[in-house]
Amino acid sequence: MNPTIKDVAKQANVSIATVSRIVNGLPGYSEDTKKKVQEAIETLGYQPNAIARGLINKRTQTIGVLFPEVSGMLSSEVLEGVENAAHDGGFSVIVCNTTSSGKRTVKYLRLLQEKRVDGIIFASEDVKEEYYKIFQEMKVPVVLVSTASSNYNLPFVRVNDYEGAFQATEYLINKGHKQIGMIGGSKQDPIAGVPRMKGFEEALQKHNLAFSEDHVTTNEGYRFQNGKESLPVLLKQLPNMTALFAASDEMAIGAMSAAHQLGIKVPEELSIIGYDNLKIAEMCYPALTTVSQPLKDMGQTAGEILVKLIKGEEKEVESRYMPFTITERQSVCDLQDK
Amino acid sequence: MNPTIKDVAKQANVSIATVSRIVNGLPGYSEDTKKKVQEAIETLGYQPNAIARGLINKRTQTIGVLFPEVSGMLSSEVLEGVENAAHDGGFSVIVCNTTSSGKRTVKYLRLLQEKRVDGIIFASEDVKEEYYKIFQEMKVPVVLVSTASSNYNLPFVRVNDYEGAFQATEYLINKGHKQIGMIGGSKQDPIAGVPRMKGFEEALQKHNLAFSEDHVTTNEGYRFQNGKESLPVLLKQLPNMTALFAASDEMAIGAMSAAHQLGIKVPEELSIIGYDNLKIAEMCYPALTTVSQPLKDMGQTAGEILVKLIKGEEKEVESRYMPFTITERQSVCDLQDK
DNA sequence: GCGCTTTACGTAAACGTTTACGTGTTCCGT
DNA sequence: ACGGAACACGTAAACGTTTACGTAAAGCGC
Repeated sequence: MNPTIKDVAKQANVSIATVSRIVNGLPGYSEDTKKKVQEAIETLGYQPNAIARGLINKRTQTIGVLFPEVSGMLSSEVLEGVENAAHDGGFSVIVCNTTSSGKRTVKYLRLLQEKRVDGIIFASEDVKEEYYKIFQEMKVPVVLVSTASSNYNLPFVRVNDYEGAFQATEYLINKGHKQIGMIGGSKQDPIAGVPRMKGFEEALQKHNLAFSEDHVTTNEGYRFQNGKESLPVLLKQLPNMTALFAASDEMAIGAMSAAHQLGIKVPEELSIIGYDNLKIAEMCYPALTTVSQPLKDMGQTAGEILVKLIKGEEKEVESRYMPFTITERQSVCDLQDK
Repeated sequence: MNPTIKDVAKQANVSIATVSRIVNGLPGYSEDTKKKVQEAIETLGYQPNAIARGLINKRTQTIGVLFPEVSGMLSSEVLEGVENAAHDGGFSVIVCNTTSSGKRTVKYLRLLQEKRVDGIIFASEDVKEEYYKIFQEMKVPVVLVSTASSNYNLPFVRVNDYEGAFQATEYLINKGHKQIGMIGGSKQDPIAGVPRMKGFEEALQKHNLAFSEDHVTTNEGYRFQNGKESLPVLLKQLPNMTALFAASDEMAIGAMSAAHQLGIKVPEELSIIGYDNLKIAEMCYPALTTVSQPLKDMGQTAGEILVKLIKGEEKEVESRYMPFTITERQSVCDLQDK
């Protein structure tokens, strides 16, 4: 097998304790022996065994991240940020793909518990009591990213969805639009669903524009297909709509695709603003104007907070609202220009 | 801390060996004691410590995956497949984001070595000697996904790029196109670059169509921007081009975006076929006809092979060419119809 | 030169498992 | 009734580290 610290000790004629001290940069040895030991390490190609270390230190230098659909473009951008921060902090990341069914989440949490991860990043799914219990059992820090928890006091990193939706809507209003629809998520979704709809509604009200149930469609998910199917129904509900706000980029692009098929010109006849700023937002045609979430930054920040929490540098639960911006591209037109 | 096997043993009035046997389903205990022990486990909420297990078993039940840009849409789909297969086989996956610089790759490999992962999935980057040496040191199985290695005999899972490019080109030819261009990758890239260009060239030659240097542009990367910038130069080189083959979906969509801006209608004036079948391929407008790689399947298959290799069920190096298909959408028009 | 601190190590326990081996009891065949 | 196999456990070593503690030598002030 791989050489152990014992082999190095023998090779260098010292005790394993000395080798350990040298490897870990602790005081207690002469320059001479340091050189001897380093040579031994070199010739043997010794690599410390992180497993044995973890056993005694009770630290695995590993964190777990739980994402629904790892392959989603949103998750994967966040993941990249997390991975960055983790490795900078000396941690590896184990990814778990939770899909949406809760059963798998519990299974994964148990697994992470057995593997003794030092912390957890939890994304997008609502924190159920069952999960929270396990978090407590595990006694490791948890940080939520692009989610929040209504019931439990866990640190989160996300943008203010209400504000984002509000400003997106106001953006359309400022462009002169008066008949504005929304392709929304689920009313059962307390994180991405409700706040965005509320932001939309209140922006309309603030500007004294009509609002009714007919101004929004709700959807199970936030995918392309949802948006594509929503456009026709929204058009039926709101025939003279000139602009719409979609609660996700995927839905926005789905709506755009449907518009193309219906022969509706974007943005000339219908303006569309999305939410997220995924990479596809700038790839579609016309490029999508959207509420830009700093996804990678959010992942990075969440990772950094988690690392701090693990290292005990930060005691307080520190949540963070990340700034969003509206990225202007070509999918919204200014009615005043006409 | 968490209860240990010792606590369970004490609680149930048996030895730790007995507990271990029961937990692991080994023979050597009565039904009575089994019940006692299980109750003790239940009341204490005992979870075996995978770290201690790993130390003695020399098995961590963990694999490492090395991807360039985790957030790339290609990588993330593959990742999902790998993750699936790994968890089904009882393994966790540690993700490492290698970017493209090699230095980071070595650092990650060392890390995975210290963490004693049981196997490695390596993607997209060419296998340098330096990496191969570490693989050997580690003595763990490695499988390549959507890469191959010219110099070393490592199992891989990928599609036949030459064939894919050949058929994509033939597809355009069969639609009546005679002036066909290609937006290619790098000539230095032996995996995705050269074979796809060669496939393109030989398809033209087989059908007695003109081919010259001017029929293709080369690019550093395979991104949207590369494609977008390539279209104008390709048009200059090949003014009466009616169709083009892009070596990646991102480039194809970049080209499509450039075409829109130049007022060139897709597919009426310019047909475009891509390569990969990313999720965006069906989201853009017009939806992209493309060579469809079964990305998730490839990840899944790679994961399954790795697991088999780790479990020792498979001794032989088993590589796999995955089937590709051409997914027809709306970005290519049939000249004969006109 | 005596006692003191400091330095440079070595010894051994501990982390939480698995497992080879040992031991006492039961049970069966003859 | 006796030898031995089968069973149900327990004991202890091992995995590769870290670290508290011990100790011998060196250095230093007086």
